[in-house]
Amino acid sequence: MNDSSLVANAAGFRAQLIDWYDQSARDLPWRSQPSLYKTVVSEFMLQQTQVKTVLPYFHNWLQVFPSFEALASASEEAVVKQWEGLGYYSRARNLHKLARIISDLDSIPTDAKSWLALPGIGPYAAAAVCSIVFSDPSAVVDGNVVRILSRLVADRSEYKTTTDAAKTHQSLATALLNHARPGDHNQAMMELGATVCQNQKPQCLLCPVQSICQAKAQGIETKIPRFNKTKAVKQTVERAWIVSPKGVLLYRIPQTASRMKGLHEMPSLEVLNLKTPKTSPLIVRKRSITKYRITERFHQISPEKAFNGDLPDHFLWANTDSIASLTFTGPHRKWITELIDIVSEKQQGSNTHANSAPDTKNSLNFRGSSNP
DNA sequence: AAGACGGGGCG
DNA sequence: CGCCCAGTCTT
Repeated sequence: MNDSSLVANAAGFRAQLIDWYDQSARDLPWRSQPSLYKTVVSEFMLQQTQVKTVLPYFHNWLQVFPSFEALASASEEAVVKQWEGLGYYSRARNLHKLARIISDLDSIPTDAKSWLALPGIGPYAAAAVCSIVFSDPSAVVDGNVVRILSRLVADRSEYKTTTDAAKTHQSLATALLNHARPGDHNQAMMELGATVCQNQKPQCLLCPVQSICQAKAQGIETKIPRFNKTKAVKQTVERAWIVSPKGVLLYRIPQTASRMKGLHEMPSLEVLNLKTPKTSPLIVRKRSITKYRITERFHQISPEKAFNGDLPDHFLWANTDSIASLTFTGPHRKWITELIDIVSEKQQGSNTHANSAPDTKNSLNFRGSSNP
């Protein structure tokens, strides 16, 4: 890869970039009155998650956990609950661990190498936090920076993952770093990638370094960087909508599970040991989990079919009160609302024919019947 | 080195 | 419906 001319002109690159950033930086909440805590929280939330998605979560988080100490004092359950819907829940657990470590520390390390040892802190986050908060001269290489650097030098290599590409470009990023303002330089790189040097439709006319971009010169900017694409895997999950006078039947993912431990969802027919009904499902919904494209079909099932005797471990009946306090996987909280509406509408119709089935909404509103 | 890990937004 | 997004941890 020929990056020698870019490195030779590093001073010019830094100046163009930082001038553009001073002019164009978005007004983001973690940038106003910055602190170590706000920076760390934002960096955790922004991993694999877009700014627009993070914004409301960041705001609410600061209200509930305004400091490392407040976060350290909270239970893990409360922390995960506050993270509900953001995904990658290990981020929340690691942020919680980090808060407890930081709170106990006599002096907080200020260099990326030391931060690398902390939970949830990888090469990217260590450089980001330490450069932004402590002016540590560490260059970040995230997906944005990979895209910018790949294009600047017209790197046609095909990469397996962003991590692989990041390793390749780390030395160039380091060579370009602005040591007078490392934090702003790093944020400027990511800002440029997010708002100008975009993946699909790069806004080259707005780019402060368009004149030195080799990919642009060759007209191949949209073809770089190259990643070998992983194909999606399709799955179907059959689930049960079971309502009794005690509420709706939910499943709590065991602590022994590899992912989403302790989170709640509507039980699959598989964990209930039930066969898929011939009748059509109440609703069918789709979601994506990393490479998986999952179709979830919700079947209405009478409570007698679920269990003969006592409720086994990991199952619970939830009414509208307890549902509010539980943490759900993905969109299951939203889907419960949809199912309640659909089933209650059906019963409205059948109730006009003078037969009286138990009403779903009344069952779920039953106070005092709660989970074991 | 490869796989796993969530969810929402967008064209 | 396919692709994208301020990565890290585990195996």
